[in-house]
Parts: sequence; structure tokens; C-alpha cells
Amino acid sequence: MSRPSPRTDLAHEALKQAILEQALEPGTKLPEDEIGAHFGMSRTLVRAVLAKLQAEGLVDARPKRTATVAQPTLAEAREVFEVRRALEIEIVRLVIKRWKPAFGAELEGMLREEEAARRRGEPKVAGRLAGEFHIRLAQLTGNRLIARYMEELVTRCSLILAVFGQPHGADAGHDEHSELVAALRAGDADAAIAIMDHHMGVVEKRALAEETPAESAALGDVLARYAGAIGARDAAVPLVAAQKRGRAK
Amino acid sequence: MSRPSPRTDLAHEALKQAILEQALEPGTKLPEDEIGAHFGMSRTLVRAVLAKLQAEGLVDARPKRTATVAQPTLAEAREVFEVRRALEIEIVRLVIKRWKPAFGAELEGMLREEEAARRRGEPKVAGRLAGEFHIRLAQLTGNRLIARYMEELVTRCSLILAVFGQPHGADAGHDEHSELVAALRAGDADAAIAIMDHHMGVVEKRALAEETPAESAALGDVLARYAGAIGARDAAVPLVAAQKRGRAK
DNA sequence: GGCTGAAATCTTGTATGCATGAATGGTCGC
DNA sequence: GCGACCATTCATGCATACAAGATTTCAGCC
Repeated sequence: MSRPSPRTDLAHEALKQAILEQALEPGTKLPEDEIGAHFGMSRTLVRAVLAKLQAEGLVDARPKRTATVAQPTLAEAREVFEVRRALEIEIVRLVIKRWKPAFGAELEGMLREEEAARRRGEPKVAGRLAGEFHIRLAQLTGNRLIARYMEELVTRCSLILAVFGQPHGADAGHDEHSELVAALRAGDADAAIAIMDHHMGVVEKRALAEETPAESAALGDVLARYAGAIGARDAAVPLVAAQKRGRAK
Repeated sequence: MSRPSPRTDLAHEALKQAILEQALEPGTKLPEDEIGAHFGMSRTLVRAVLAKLQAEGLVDARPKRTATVAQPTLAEAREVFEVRRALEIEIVRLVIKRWKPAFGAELEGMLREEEAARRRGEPKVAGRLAGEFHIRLAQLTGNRLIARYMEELVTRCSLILAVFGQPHGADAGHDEHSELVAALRAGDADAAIAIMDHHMGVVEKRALAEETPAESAALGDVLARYAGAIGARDAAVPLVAAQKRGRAK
């Protein structure tokens, strides 16, 4: 197939980041032509990229319809968390089983970075690093397949958090990461599993237990910001306007 | 994307079956042209099919190289089983949690079919049905994602069994399926988990604890069957000859 | 006789074109 | 003034063409 063509990978990463940071809102249309023009590649390659993103759950694509940024449903979100929790627990077991002291150092290094980003007031960066912590943990099992699955799950969770979660929801229970590493170091499987299980519960609750739907919140924001400037709206926020149309459909 | 074009799906299913039944040996080249000609479709669609098969782990594809039927390594095989075991156990938990009496009837129906096939002396069919039992079980969790993962895992296990396993390895521990359903019906999570865990151990052992590498066994078969007809070999078994070349690389 | 190297051949990587099916905007009727 | 219908526009499904990179073959040489 078309593994690591630089252009293709670039487009894939760019779209992924844009989706996760909600620079592209859920429901935004992703026409092949336009993307191709932007990245300087033909629709053939764009299609491959979109297919991959669809497989990762970041893009919704139905036949004969323009692909859109995925809008995870609450049900899907729960499913993702359910699988993730199970796999995370297994990962903890496996990492302890194959533990090496160097792991502890590396993980703690990651935690320090994350903490630094948080203190710097960059919650998005901190959230991304938190995700990478979990992915790295999965890689430490030495099981490539489980790592691949976890990568997909963490990515989807990020989108879910962005869609459903409260602002700064990614901060949830980041202390537990430290506790987890301590338990791993100590080789205390039961404790580590309990921490991970609880951690997943916290993250899921923050992600899904929302009172205000993200949608209406965003709408409210927009209206508040543009109230009184009705005439200028189209010019001021063309992207958002386009997105609303795409989403409504 | 290109979801359910009938031709595409047909080709995908056909290749999948051919690979799992080892009508196409691991290492066999899969040139886009040839496949396209066979199924009456262009390389564009073949590419999509091959990409999907690659994602499922049934096809190896490196850039600029002809795709081949996957040759799982022992290490990969272990990884697959490791993930599968963890997920299967979680599936048992979830199915019990969401149990409905109708589930029992359906699962027992599947077991009867499987048993019938076995008695009819069709181990391949029985093996396929055994796989479908596990997939169905995953679907009964109501979690689509976990079902998708399990589908991939069962498929890959089938290939692994075909490559590494002894003949009839798929028969392994099929009684345990009945015991499992009984435990599920009874709502006995601990028992069901224990049975599933043990079952996975049995299947894995049968699949991987092989004394004779499948490769040399196959070679032996061929030689035995064609001994003395050296000159005629290329004509008699062109496919196999081609495969050997492809595999050696 | 086996090995090195280059031509010939086979395949894939990618772009593009045409046909077909959706989405949109405008108009007509109520 | 509002809603349904139709033409236009747009975007995708798929095939094909061409360029570039592998692979194989064959010849010449050590």
C-alpha cells in the first residue's frame, strides 16, 4: 500500500491535529478536492488519508457523501471508554510483568514535562502529553498490537473529550499518573490496577458527565461574541458559518 | 470513502477466505493488476481492498513492493493472543452484565451447528463456526468497537492457526464453549472468566506449541507428493513454485 | 562455472478524466 | 409568504494513463 509517503503522512497528521484541537469542528465537511489542493496532492491520495482517518474514528464517511469531521455520539463515547478501561488495566499488568527500572525514569520524565506544560498554562499541550503518557505505557508492554489499539483509543478519547468534555477536562486526575508510576515501580499490580481503574473512571466522568451540550455552548459563545454585529457575521466568521451548515444537513 | 461497493466487498471476502484457508499460502504475491483482472475491477479498488486486508493483518505490504499474503511471526502471534485473551475476558464480563435469556438460545444454536460440522468431518467449517461463536459473543456485549476488535483478532488467530497450528488445531477445547455458555446462563462471572481464560490458553498452546514448523512440513508434503516428477514440477504446481519464489525473496 | 552489471519487464505511485449521484438555489404553485 | 419541484452545480466512484522504482533476465567477465 502507500505507507510512508511524506505528503500523505503530513496531511494525515495535520488533519488529525486540526480535528483534535477542534480547529475543524465536528461536522465540518472535508471535500477531497479542497484538501488535495491545500496539501498539493491529488484526490487519490486524499482518499487514502480520509480512509485512514475514518478507520481511526476521526472522520465520518458515507458512500457518495462528503466526508466530515466525526461527531462521536454519547453511546460511541461510552463504548470507547469501556474498551479503553479494559485494555489499560491489561497494560498495567503487562508492564509490571516486564518492568525495567529504565521505564520508571522515562515515565517520570514525561510526567515532569506534562506538569511543566500545565504550569505554563498550556492545557492543550498538557492534555496531549497526558495522552502520550498512556500511549508510551502501552508501548512498554512490548506488544505492538496493544500499542496500536491504545493509540487509536487515546486519539478517539481526545476527540470525545474535545466534543463532550468541559474545558480543561483533560486535567482530570493527573496526579494519578504519578501514583501509577509509583505503584508500577513498586511492582504492586493490585494497587496499580486500582489506580488505573479509578483514573479511567475520573477521565470518563469528566468527559461524559456534561450538563451543557458542547454544541449549544459553542452556539451561545458565538452569539454572545457577535451579538449586534449581525450584518458582519458572514464576513467575520465564515468558517463557523460554513460548519453550521455542514453540521445541520 | 468507498464503503459497500458490492464488487469491492466480494473481492475482500474472497481474498480473506482464500488466505484463511491457505488456498493462498503466506508469502504469495498479490499483484494489483492480476487481482483486478480476476475480479473485474481496476487497481484503484484493488488497492483499497489490499489496504483493508493489510489493516486486518492478513496482508503484508511495503511501499513500492508487491503485497503478499501475511506471514505472521511467532512474536506477532503471541501478541495477538495476548490481546485477545484480555479482551475475551472483558467480553465475558460484559455479556454477563447485559445478559438476556435469548442470548443463551442463540449461542447454543451456534454450538450445535459447530458440533454438527465437526461430526460431518468438516473441521474447516467447524473451525470457522468456532470463530464466529467468539465474534457473536463480542457482539452480544452491545459494544460495537469491542466487536470490531474481536473480529480482527479472531481473523488473525485463524491465520495464525493455519500457519503454525497442527491440523485440526481448531478443534481444541470446543467442549469449553458449552461450559462457557452454561456459566454465562448461570450468571457466574468468575466461572465464565476462568473457563474463557483456560480456553484461550488451550487454543494458544495448540496454535503455537508446534514442534514441526509449518513451512518444512508443507515442503515435505510437496516433495512427497511430487517426488520423482522433478521435471514436471513447474507445470504441475506452478502456483506453489511461484509462491516459493515469492516467499524466498 | 559463478558472479557482476545493465537492459528489459513488471508493478506500483500518483494524477487526471469521465460518469453518476448528491446538494443547492431558484422558481412556481398554493 | 411558505413549501415543494426542478435545473444547475458540486463532489464522489471508478477507470485509466504515465512516470518511477523494483525485479528479473541475460550477457559479459573474472
